[in-house]
Amino acid sequence: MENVLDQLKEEIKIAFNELFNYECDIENISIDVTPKNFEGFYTLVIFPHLKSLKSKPEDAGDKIGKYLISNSTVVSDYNVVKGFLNLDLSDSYFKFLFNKMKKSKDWWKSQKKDNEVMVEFSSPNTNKPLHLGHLRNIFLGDSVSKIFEAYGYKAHKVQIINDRGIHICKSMVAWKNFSNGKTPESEKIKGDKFVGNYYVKFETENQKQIKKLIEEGYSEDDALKSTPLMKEAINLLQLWENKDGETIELWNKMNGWVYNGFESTYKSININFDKNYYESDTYLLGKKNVEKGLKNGLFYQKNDGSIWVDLIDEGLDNKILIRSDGTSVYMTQDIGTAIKRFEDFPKIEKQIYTVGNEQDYHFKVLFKVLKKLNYKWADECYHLSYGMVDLPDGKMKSREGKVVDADDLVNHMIETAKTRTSDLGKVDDFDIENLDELYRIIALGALKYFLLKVDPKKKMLFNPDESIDFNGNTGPFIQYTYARIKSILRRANKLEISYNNFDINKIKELSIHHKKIINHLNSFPDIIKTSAKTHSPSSICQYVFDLSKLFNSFYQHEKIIDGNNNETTSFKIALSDLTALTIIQSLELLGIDVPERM
RNA sequence: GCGUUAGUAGUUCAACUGGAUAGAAUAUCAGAUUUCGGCUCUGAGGGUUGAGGGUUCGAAUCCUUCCUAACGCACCA
Repeated sequence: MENVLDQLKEEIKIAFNELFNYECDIENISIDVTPKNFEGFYTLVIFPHLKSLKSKPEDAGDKIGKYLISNSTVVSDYNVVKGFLNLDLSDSYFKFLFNKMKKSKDWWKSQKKDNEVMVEFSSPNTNKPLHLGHLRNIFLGDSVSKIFEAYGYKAHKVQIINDRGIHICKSMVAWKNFSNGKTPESEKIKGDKFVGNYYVKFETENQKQIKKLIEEGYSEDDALKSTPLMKEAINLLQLWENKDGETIELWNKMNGWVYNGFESTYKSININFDKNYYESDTYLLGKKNVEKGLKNGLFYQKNDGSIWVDLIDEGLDNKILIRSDGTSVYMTQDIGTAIKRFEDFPKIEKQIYTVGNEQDYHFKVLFKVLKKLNYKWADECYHLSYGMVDLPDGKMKSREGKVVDADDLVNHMIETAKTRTSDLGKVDDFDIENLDELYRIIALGALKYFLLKVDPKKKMLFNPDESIDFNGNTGPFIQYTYARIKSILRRANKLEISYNNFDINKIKELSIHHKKIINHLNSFPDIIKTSAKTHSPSSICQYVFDLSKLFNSFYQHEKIIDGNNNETTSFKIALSDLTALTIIQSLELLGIDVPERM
């Protein structure tokens, strides 16, 4: 009974043979999960075997169904629709599953594997505060690493911080020119917002200077490079690369402000990393490898000194790896970072990059280059590419300032949770501290679920009105189902109804609700597996939502604490308990907490 | 121009990777329960899966030609 699918296939193989004298390989027998709108749990598709069966699909299905009822240990009933044989399974099978799940707390976890994975996510620029797009990225990466943990891997959560380059120099120039020594402390704003403001300041002031130059007769291209501000920024980058003391000091100070700001955002959404990588630490290693590759004839050098890779044979393009002035590009540091990570963690089997789909091409190139450099793990690098988050009134454009700020959004969600919850008046006896925690749990549950339920690779629409909806396919709906079960369990305990030790075999008949819930619970490990293989938390969302709906339907149709206090009562309570545990575990994979009451 | 990805109820998303009558949620309408928590449950309407052609027992899914959209094609990151 441990694996019904295999068992059913074996039994069907025998049925084919005995009824139709048809030898069929077990691999050719396909059994699917029966769709919701049909009766049964598993379905045999008969069409592929028609030629060998030499009879109409309906007749064959009928014969096999009859045969299975009398010969199978798990099939209790069947129905045939066209060429599909739907099988109902026996109570004893579901009782067996129930006992198995009840016995071990970790029944749903995969066996520990010796290998590890690394998941990179978030990876912000140090000149911009986090926004809605980052949130999708962060929740995805965080969830995927948790899913891999449940699947048996050790997962390292890391981020790469783009702490170097012309962008941060622009912020530094603006601060030097326009701040009069102001600091986040003196202005009482978050460090990332503070620095971000100077980046914007640079852009607006620089635009004015460009305009002025064009009026003085510069061409547009020349004007872009010739403004006093831009010249100062370029100069600062050179000073930085030459490790000029004063420049490095300012750079450290401003990055420090930004990191403090990020840290407080991460804290507010319950996110942490095992290790940070900094571009400034890895770009030199990248350069070294590119030069090594050049020496080995893997890359080529143009007359101006720039170094390129030719990927035309692989269906890609020529791509620059090092500029003619010897400075590195984005690709260079990514090469260095990848190598460094496999040095730091020799046991990682694969590396997952959570980065938006506008960089699909970049990662194709990166993996090919690593492969050329003869790193065999290059094949195990995976770009977890996700679609943009669109807003109802058009796209987010950070340059136009049309962004949804992460901190603002979280606060807005918390406010909404507060209004909704206090309207219901069920938690009036909570003290302030618990209330604040409750609002936070609900708000983050709504937000994370909303962003995770869509298949990562697809773009998604963020509708603020719908994201704060707490009905239907939402995080709070699932949290509510959990809280409601806990309420039942509290009552059971108060009434001293024991539900840990009872003999399930004394129950005469399981209802369809019981069977469906047990069957659904049992599929949890499979869902985790596909979720890990497809790098997609959305299947976990679908799973836990369906579980909640199944439970609510059960709850509505059957009274759980029914006054009988017999084996069936205990079983129904225990089934509720098991459902609650599975809801917790599923939501944990999504990074979502649950409240005991709400 | 070239390349990549996508296009599914009014709207937001599914569809176990080629299986049935394409499912949920939401909105709308009709009902149930007001007893363990009404953020619950049951039902109805709503679709030529962007369009055409092909492959086969069978296509939203694979191939092909169009149409539309996003992204990419920098000595930017």
